[in-house]
Amino acid sequence: MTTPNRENARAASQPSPGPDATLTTPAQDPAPAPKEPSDFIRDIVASDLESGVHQKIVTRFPPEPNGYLHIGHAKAICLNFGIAREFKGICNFRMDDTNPAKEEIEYVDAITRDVRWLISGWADHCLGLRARGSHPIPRTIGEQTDFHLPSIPADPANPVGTESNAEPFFASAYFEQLFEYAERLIRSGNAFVCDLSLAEMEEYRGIPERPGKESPCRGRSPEENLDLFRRMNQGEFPDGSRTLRARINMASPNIWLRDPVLYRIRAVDHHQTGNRWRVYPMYDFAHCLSDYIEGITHSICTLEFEVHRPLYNWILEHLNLPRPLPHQYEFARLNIEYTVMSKRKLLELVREQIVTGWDDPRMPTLSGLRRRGVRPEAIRNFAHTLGVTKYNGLTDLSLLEHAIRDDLNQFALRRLAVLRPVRVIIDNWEEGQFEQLEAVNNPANPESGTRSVPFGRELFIEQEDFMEVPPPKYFRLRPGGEVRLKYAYIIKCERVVKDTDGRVTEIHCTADLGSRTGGPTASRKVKGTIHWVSAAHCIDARVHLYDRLFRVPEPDADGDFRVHLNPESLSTVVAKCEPSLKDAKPELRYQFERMGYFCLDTTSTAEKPVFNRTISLRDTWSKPAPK
RNA sequence: UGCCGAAUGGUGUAACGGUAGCACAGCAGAUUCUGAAUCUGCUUGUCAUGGUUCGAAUCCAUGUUCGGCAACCA
Repeated sequence: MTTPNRENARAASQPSPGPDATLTTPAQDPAPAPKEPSDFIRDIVASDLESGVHQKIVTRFPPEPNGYLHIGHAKAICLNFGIAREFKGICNFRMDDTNPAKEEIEYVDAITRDVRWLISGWADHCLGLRARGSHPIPRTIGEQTDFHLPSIPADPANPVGTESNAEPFFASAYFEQLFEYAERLIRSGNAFVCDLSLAEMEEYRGIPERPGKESPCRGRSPEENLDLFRRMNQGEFPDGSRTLRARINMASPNIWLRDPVLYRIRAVDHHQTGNRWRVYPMYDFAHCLSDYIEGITHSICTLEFEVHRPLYNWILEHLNLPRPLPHQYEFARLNIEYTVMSKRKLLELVREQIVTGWDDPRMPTLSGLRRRGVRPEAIRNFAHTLGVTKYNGLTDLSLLEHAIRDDLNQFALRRLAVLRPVRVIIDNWEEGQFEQLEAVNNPANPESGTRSVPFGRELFIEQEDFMEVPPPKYFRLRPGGEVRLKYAYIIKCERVVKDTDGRVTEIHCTADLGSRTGGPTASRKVKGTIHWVSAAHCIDARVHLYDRLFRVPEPDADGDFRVHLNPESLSTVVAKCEPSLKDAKPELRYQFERMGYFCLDTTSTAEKPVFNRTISLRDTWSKPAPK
């Protein structure tokens, strides 16, 4: 039924197909990754390769440009690009832009940015792009014209695809071919123009338990259908007045086979095709054929499309297509606790200004996670631990958090910063005398070196690191107690000064002057070590502390998800930071010791630094009185 | 109550007729100039009932529960 060899001949004649283009079975990786994932989809791909059903795997990631990509999309990206990577194939990046009423060019750009960011340094070489402005190449096979648009070879000079000669695929680039395929369906009596209104259509469709009713237009001749369809596209009929429908089976138990709509009239311009079209194809019609045109072998989507698969196949099978047909496989979408994962709801959060934008660091969007300081590696590792199944569950937030911490811990530069400062005065330290102390940048990675931090008589420490009446097993500073200042001295609290409200304003201490690293009493055991900054040297920085956006694990389980918003999802403090932080770089990550991982926010300036807390450190010390 | 699909510890998953394992979370301990990281140990699971088999998470039957499908959205 399929003719894969035709594909071979064509591909082999392409100019410089790149090093991977030897169309034999994929070469064994000389250094196989420690543990490549395995799942039911990869098993199918592997067996298709082994049996020779396919010589080269082509997957695709086809977002609709009607919103920003989120962590759920990341799962799909990692799956599709991961398969391409592991099996030496290609993953086409395609805009599924068949509904101009909901789609915008802003989203096209944002999605492109996010995909490139996520796969950068990992699957750039598998990114399938089209030659800029290219359209399917018509070719006569047998008695009819076939349409095919292969991806262009990756540019080694610019592995992410050169701006000048490559761009994403667009379903809208196939509108011409899709229209012709629709006409073929009409000519073969498999599609008809229907005059039913929206309400009538709903009534005729019936309910799942009962068969539907056939449209009175179902018997129109191909000639009349063809004429009407063309006039639909010429703007002769108002929006929504007619549709093109597949002629399948109104009694099917599968709703999607009850003469589904293939085309609808929309008198709106499209962000890619302008005013060229007045009819636009529906998802089911456009998607399978876009896959076919691009030569997709494995079309992987989420579970809710499972019931569409018979339609996907029906359309392809009724067009008598000469090349191998793509096949659809479904996996479970990602759900994570304490957030929402639908573009509609995320759009509401943006539109209603509940968040500052799609890239608000509290959003589960890729741009939000990126702005928050999460690296693509962490997201990929997270996706890897998720695996791929057909089970629809709710993933623990801690799985994501662990991936983020695990990634950041390896190379984040350690710094001292006090988020909620209280003043400490070392009474036995001379005023105006300062000292430079050496501090390591990353204990896990000696190559990251050291920097020096200034020490003086007046310091700031964290308010929560001092308690007048501490609970049991509190090993920070207390009246009469000792604590080590990280990289510096052991200090003892002698007395506190309070304001009229009883709040501690100054903690007077004495330092054990021999307890500095290398000093005679340096090895004295003190239970706690806390961070600090020199009051005379520290710089102020605005710091955004983020918490989960919702208070409940499933905010959209029922009713309005807005009632579950966490009013404390963002708090801002002015932190006292060690002076080296004035040279913080946006591409670097920092660990403010004992406080968490931080990065520069996009709004940060040299004069007014702004940090985002990506995530706090794991905290196994259960506080007696949680804030 | 039509059709499609799924059920393995709290969570995400592995085991493909042959010892139910891994990661996260949790708990305990070691270590620690980060209550982090690291290291050690531990708790917790095959939806149910039958059947096939020397042997079942896996195969079969019945049932239960959960998810999806009735846009001119994707």
